[in-house]
Amino acid sequence: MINKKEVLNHFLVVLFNQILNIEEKALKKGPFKVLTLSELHVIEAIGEENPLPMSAVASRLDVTVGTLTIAINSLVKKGYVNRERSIEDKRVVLISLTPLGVEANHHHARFHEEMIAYTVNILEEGEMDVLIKSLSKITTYFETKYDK
Amino acid sequence: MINKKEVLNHFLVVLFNQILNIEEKALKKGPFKVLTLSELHVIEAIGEENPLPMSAVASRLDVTVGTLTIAINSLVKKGYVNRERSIEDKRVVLISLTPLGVEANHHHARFHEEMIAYTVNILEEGEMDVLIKSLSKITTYFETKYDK
DNA sequence: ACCATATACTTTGATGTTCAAAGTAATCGG
DNA sequence: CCGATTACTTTGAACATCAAAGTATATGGT
Repeated sequence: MINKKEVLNHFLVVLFNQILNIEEKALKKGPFKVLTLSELHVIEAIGEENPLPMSAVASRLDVTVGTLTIAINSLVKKGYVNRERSIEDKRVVLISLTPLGVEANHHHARFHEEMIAYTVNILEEGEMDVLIKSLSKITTYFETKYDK
Repeated sequence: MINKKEVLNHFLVVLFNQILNIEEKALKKGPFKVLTLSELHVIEAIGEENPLPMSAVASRLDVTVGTLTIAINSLVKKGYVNRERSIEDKRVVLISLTPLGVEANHHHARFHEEMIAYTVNILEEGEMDVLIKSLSKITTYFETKYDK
């Protein structure tokens, strides 16, 4: 009993570190190495839908707007992000991806897909379903218990 | 098929962010809030066994020794870590936890245990085993595929 | 219409993390 | 015993992050 818990804990911790590590290394070897990992996550949060206000992106990322401002400064300079004032409300700054930003986002999405595809390959039919169900239960639990 | 992959990806990403978040918040509310999350991970890596050389701890954490030096400076000042020169080889610096450091480590371990215990509670009998097996497969795969 | 207040964002100053490269001290091999 | 290696520390630089102060715009109440 206790042992299973330790084992589960161990694998979660290891998996955690591995994912961060792999993502970092993949980024620094790929065609978008000018980006940092957190800039890539900003790009992901902006997404390819409508332009979003700073505050919306910051909230998706769970960082302060001040922190986001700095990241956006850099991403605009690098050509990955458009920044424009809203016409209806001139206080609002709308953020969207440039074509280059969209490319970077696709590239990153492809990396995630690959990682997941490998994962799916090495699991058996039923295992996949149980894994999804378990992860779903866990995330839901954490959400209600700890989030916000 | 494709949908399952997306779902799995989604839950992994969410779980990932949740864990970091929860850990951070739990730390800043607890009795060891003077510590940063990465300092806590240094403490965890030092462990409660024998004193370890800097290089051993750095390798556990996968950071450079220079980075570790800075963290240890701070942890020594805060009273969580002992730093002593080895007698056999005076180049070597041996790191160990003070009683306070051990306390912090236990506190952190308890937090992990709780998180895992909740997870176990909400899973059914067989799900737990499949989850462990799946995570084990995934981490092993990542290890051989990506880890150097 | 006006002003106080609230909102959306940027700037600033501070802390923390991390690395690579240069520096220091001790050991080891021939 | 000297040159090379090893173990660590220091330094300089980039980045991430926050809280608080600052700027510009909008809104609600009178």
